Amino acid sequence: MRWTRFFSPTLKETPAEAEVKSHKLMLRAAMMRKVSAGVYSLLPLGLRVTRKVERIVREEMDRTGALEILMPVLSPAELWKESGRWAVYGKELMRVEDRHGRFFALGPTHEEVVTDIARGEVRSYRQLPMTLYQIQTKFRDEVRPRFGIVRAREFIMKDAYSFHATEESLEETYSKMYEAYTRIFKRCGLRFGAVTADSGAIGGDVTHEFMVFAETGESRVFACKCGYAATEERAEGGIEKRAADEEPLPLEKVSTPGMKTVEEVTAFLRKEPWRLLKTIIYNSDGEYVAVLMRGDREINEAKLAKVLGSSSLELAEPEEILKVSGGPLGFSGPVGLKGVRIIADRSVSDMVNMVTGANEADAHFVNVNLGRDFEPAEFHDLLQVAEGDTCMKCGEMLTSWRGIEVGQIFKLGTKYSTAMRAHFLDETGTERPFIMGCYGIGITRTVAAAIEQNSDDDGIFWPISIAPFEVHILPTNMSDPDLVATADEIYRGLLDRGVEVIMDDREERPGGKFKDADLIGVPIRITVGERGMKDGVVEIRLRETGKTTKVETAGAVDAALDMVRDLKKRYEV
RNA sequence: CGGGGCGUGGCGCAGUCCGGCAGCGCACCUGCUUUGGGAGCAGGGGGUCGGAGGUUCAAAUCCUCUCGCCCCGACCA
Repeated sequence: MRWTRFFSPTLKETPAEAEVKSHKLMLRAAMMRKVSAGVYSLLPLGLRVTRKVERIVREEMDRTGALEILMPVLSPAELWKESGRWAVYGKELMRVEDRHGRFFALGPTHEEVVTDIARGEVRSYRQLPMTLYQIQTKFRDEVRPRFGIVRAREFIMKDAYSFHATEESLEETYSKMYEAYTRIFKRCGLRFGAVTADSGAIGGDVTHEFMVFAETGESRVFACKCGYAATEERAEGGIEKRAADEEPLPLEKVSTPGMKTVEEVTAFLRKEPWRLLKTIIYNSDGEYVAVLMRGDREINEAKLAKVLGSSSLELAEPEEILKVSGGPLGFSGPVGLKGVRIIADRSVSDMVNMVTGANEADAHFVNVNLGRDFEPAEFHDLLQVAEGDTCMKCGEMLTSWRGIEVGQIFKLGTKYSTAMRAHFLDETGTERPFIMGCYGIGITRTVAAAIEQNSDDDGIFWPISIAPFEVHILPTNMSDPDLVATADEIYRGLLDRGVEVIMDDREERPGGKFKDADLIGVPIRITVGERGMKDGVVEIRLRETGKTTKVETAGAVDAALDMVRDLKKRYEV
């Protein structure tokens, strides 16, 4: 490709709207342009990279035996009503109405449609297992799109769905997908981790997220040396026990005028924050729940929502707290609290001589003890894990890192097949719902994640496996006919050998061309310049390391070809 | 949805408080010089100042409404 025949309007300055590295660079390197908030056009450079990622994904999916299909973006409301998600999915589901007043969803994911296919066409256990996948544009009406293509309203995703007769079969495919995902992200040159995660609204139970390490990532992961890794929502950890062996002292009500927060109360009473038992009142789908947590720790609302099975979980308003507990905000406590479900974090069982609110203004209890003074209905793990908590598997300290979620694999079970009556006949002739799995990869997000990891102040340095071009030829002076002829010769030589090459044949000064070359990040650059021409050499430079070698002009094609092969080997699995 | 901010040529911005010729840098076009890390000189094109309404002799600037975009939070397969 000759630059002058290409379309890559690079930007010298960063558009004001971009905040994170990948977003800035995708705009500057002319990979994409914004059409609307969270909606982007891919320009030639961006599309070339996207296609490379897609190709790797296709190869690896095909390797697992999955079959590619293409489902429509438009899916009828009826299917979504059958699964129940027309109501549950909420505003994130883009809905459209046709001229007859019929409603459709713009697919954010395709469990409904694929389950509809299976129930119509698959009758026997002999046809199972079966995995179908597609690479397609998805729509999610995100509350707040951000970070460019990382959280967009329209994006490209690979989604796969597997159907099974038995749990064992699902387990087998799940592992195959785990393997395939690992291969895919390795081949894309990403540094990543697979972590156990919360399943969220898609349903199902066991799930792993594939997270690319990135400081700008939206997700936090807690991990241990022993291999344990889980998302913030899901992570479990052990916390230091406090005062478990103290003798219980007599309950006492004390005056705490205006002291509402943990810090205020404990400082006023000269107690440690962990002595305090926080009582937080939540509104879960219209029902009030009092949640008890040690004063120095936070409640993990994702865990709480899961325990409660809530679809909507909010902190109660001050008026609601007054109604439920009899006391104002900041003075709630479990002692004497009636008519409300009380659930406690499991760490509460170790607490002795606690401080709690007295459910009246300006008063707290001290020396509150479990069993004697109150009894929660149930204990659950509701702890928001923090660095330094201990691993539940090995007891070592947990550390955390941030990441971008690029893929997720779920075991769905029979959630959709039961709701949509998608059945097959087993060996005994009994009708049973399909056992399902589902497996997604954000293709465009993977592109952005690759940039987050493979870029510096000057621009991107692509892993060659997903680079828009493999070699970038840079003639420094287009008005020097000998130099142009040499560059041309190398260009044609590489094309003949099947190398993807771009030549910057613009009448630009060298400085500008070097800047653009660094920006778009083609891994190998060949500089054909007057300096080298005198000695009959050209320079070959690796974008990532800046390592430069001079080679005889005649041997440039072969040298570059060797480097392409070497680089490619790095991303083979 | 709550809070904050911004819409002026393709991009980055000044001008808005205090109404009075729409400007700057980059990019673009033409010519000449220049050619190894974002060149110089000369000439040139391009903006109904997000939109609508209002106040005024006069509105980018003041008022009202509205649309869009960005950031923080809440939310999130």
